[in-house]
Formats: sequence, structure tokens, C-alpha cells
Amino acid sequence: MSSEAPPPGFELPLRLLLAFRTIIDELHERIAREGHPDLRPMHGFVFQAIGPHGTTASELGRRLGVTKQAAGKTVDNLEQLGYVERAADPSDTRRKLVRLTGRGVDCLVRSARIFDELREEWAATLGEEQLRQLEDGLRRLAPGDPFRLDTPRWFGAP
Amino acid sequence: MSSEAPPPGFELPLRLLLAFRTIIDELHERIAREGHPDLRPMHGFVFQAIGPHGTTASELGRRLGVTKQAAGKTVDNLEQLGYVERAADPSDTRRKLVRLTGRGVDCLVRSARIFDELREEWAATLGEEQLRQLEDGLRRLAPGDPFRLDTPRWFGAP
DNA sequence: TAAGATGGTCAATGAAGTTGTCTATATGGT
DNA sequence: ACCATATAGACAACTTCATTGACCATCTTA
Repeated sequence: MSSEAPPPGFELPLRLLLAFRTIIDELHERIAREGHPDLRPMHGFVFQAIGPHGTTASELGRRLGVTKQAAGKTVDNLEQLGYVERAADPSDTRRKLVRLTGRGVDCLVRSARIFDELREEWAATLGEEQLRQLEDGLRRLAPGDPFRLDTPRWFGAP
Repeated sequence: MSSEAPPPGFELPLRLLLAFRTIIDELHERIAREGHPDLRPMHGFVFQAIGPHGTTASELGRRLGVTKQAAGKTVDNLEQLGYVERAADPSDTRRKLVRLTGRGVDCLVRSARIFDELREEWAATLGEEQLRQLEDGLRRLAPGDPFRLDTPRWFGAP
């Protein structure tokens, strides 16, 4: 019957952020131990934006909400770290396809597994039923595609 | 009873971030209409780190997880926007107290009210009971102080 | 085939953080 | 009381990452 006074409105957003941060920190701690110590929170978004079939720097910039020049520099970095590679596109010689390397794919596979493991641990903490209700509530509060790839830029936005 | 397969593990963190972002974007849209169009998501954390009694640039840097120089520049910006002011500290002439101005306090008051309004709207969407369960689940998943003031730095961290 | 749109790169700029250095002032041990 | 040490704040140089602007090569289309 909710006879208690509701908590202040600012608690929910802070808890949402804290929970997200807790999960992402745990992911990166584990994936670092599995051979990927150079990855940063935003790299997962970049990998997703590149996608399994590869893309171009310009398109990547559009997906991430940055200029093509900024996207090109990000690709330069990830290329140096060995996560992506550039290849010529025979069907359009202007384009250079950016694709995940084997190391990049390995990283995505490990991330997916670790996320599933983490979800099992949350299910063990909350119970599967309450975890599903939590996910369900979030879907109703924030519907739509959860992949908002311009997020890295968003937080520090001017 | 949960006969469906569970969603992939990466959905929950993305939904957490999307929900947080949705709320913060809505807050800033409303507070901009109420006379504070220059505020950015990270400013709320800075205001909280300054606190009601004021603080110094060095202490602010420690709370935000940045150097005192960076904190000093942030204070410069907020001072120009009229949200904070510097005052001498009689008990320690080295220190310069950074305090919220009337405009800064106005901003905090409006934020708190808007957050409460937003929570009422979520309660209308989910029902008060399910919203409380969601908040409760988050408290169990991510316990501790929700004010992690080094968050602005965290996301883009190297 | 010529005009416009698009992809990639180079260069200059700006914002925000860092390290390093400096002076002034507190503080605490002898 | 004194001196060594720690701290506050400011200034400067550098790094990083994004931006805008310009440029050329290439694709698309009227």
C-alpha cells in the first residue's frame, strides 16, 4: 500500500547511472583479465557502430554523432590497438571499409559472454522474476532502441 | 513462471543508460525553459560537489576526481555563467570559498522540483508499486551512495 | 558529359584535462 | 619561537579529442 513517503525524485536517475556504471566497470575489469586491458567504456559503442559487416569512417561518424574526421581518428586509434582494420571497397574506390579484426571480434564475443554471466549473477541476487520486472519497467520508462550510439558524445556535450 | 528465455545480458545496462539519459534530457529541457538554458548534464554533479556551504577549488577537484587546476577552470566557467561566486575565507587567507549564488540555488531548487515531477509521471506510467520495486532492485544491484561525483570524468576516462 | 554529392585527408582551432612550477600561507615538531 | 613540511591558488606548456574549413578523388545523376 505504499504508506511510506516516496523517495526524492533524484534518486532514481542516480541509481540508474550507478547501476550502469557498476556493470560497465565490472565488465571492463573482467575483459581486461581476459586479454583486453586497453578497452574503454566507449569502445563497446564504437564496435557496435562498426557492426559485423564493417562500415566507413563517414558512416561511423554519423552513427556516433561526431564528424567524419573525429571518427577517422577513433579508427586510427583502434587500428593501432589491433581491433579494427581498413580495407579497400572494390565497389567504390573512394571508400575504405573499416572492419573488426579477429581480435575485435574476440572482444565482442567475450563481452557478450561476460554480460550474460553478469546477468546471471544479478538474477541470483534479485531472483529471475524481479530482474525481469526491472527490465520490463525500464522498457516501459525508456522504450525504443537501447543502442543510442551517440552516447559517448552526449555526456560531455557542450 | 519465466518460461521465456532471458534477454541477452547487454540489454539491462543499455536500458539503464537509456533511462538515465531520457530522464536527464527531460530535466534539462524543462529547466532550460525555466531560465537556465546554459546548464549541461555534468553541472548538476558540480553543484552537488560544491554543496550548500561552499567549498574550495582544491576540495572540489578531489570530489570530482580531477586536478585542482581543472576544478578551478570549471569554477571560472560557472562564475561567468553566474551560478557560483568566490569569497575570501577569513579563517585561512590562502583559501577562496566557492559558493552557489542565488541563481545557483534557484537552479538546485528547480531541479529538485522537476525531478519530483518526473518521478510522479513515472509513477503514473508504471504504478507507484512497480516503481518502488524498480528503485528497490536498483538499490540491491548497486548499493551505496548514489552520488558518485567523479562520474563526469569517468565516462571519457582514458 | 558536366554538376553536384560523397568519402577521405590535411591543417588550424578550441575546449578541457594534465603535469610542472611558483608564491603565499598554515601547521606541527623540536 | 622557529623551521620543515604541507596545502591553496595561479600561471604556463602540453596532450587529447573534438571541431570547422579546405581540398582532391570518385561516384551519381540530370
